[in-house]
Amino acid sequence: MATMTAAQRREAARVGFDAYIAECPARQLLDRIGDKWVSLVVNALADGPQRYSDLRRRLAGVSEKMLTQTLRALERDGLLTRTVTPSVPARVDYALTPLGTGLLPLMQSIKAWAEEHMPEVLAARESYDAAAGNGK
Amino acid sequence: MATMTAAQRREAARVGFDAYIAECPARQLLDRIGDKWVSLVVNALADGPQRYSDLRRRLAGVSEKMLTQTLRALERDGLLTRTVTPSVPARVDYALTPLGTGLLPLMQSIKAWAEEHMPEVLAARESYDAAAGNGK
DNA sequence: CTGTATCCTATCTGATACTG
DNA sequence: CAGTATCAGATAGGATACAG
Repeated sequence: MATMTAAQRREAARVGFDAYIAECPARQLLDRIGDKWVSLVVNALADGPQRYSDLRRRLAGVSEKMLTQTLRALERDGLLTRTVTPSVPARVDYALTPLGTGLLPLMQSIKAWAEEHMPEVLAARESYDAAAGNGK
Repeated sequence: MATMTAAQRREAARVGFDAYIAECPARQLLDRIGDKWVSLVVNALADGPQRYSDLRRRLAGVSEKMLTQTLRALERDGLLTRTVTPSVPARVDYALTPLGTGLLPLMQSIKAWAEEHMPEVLAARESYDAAAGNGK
């Protein structure tokens, strides 16, 4: 048959759009830097190389699992390097690559926009919630 | 007692840091624009006001639930307006507010960085995976 | 047309315990 | 010191059916 059911057409459109989203560079980037700990790790490393335990201390709330997972993801993406010094006890240093350093100006832009406009967003949120609260 | 156990100190540090993260404007912003559909909706509305069904068509893969949820969140944050025309059938238009429009340059910066550097990231990812694959 | 309600799965996140 | 392994709870995301 040359025709598809409506459900099939919708499904086909969804799959195609999902593929488009998966390839969209901007969304790939947002997926990465939107991760809870990524921006914090990158910022911590902006001050220079840090050891695993330094990072764990600076990001006081991170679990070992999430820290390791975040560092591995960033290493995989070429944003930072992992250097093992096989002394006893072992020592591992993490440092931003040039690619990772190149991310800093963008993070700065995001931070600047946030600091300038998030208060408005928060105010809007409060007034929206207040209105909804009155309705109930 | 003046002292806390190690576990208590860690817990206190974690709670304090979580509070800091929750207040950090940059992280709040990333949480918002990192949502899967937010950037797509904002971009779609950059071309001008759109109706609910227009958006659903343009974002082919979105479920009604996620589209509504995303639109409500953006409305709550003062980034877009929702205008109901109570005709039959009902008609609802969504449009960016000035605050929402102000987000566009930032989105553009993100897109620009992504298009310039994501190929490097993807290449790093492939070579990392290839190396890991050899090891197994 | 524009949603809301329900149910279900996948993923994310974290706590805990253990290892080289 | 720097992780890995495992388990459980929370949350996001989506399919489907129904309502105003």
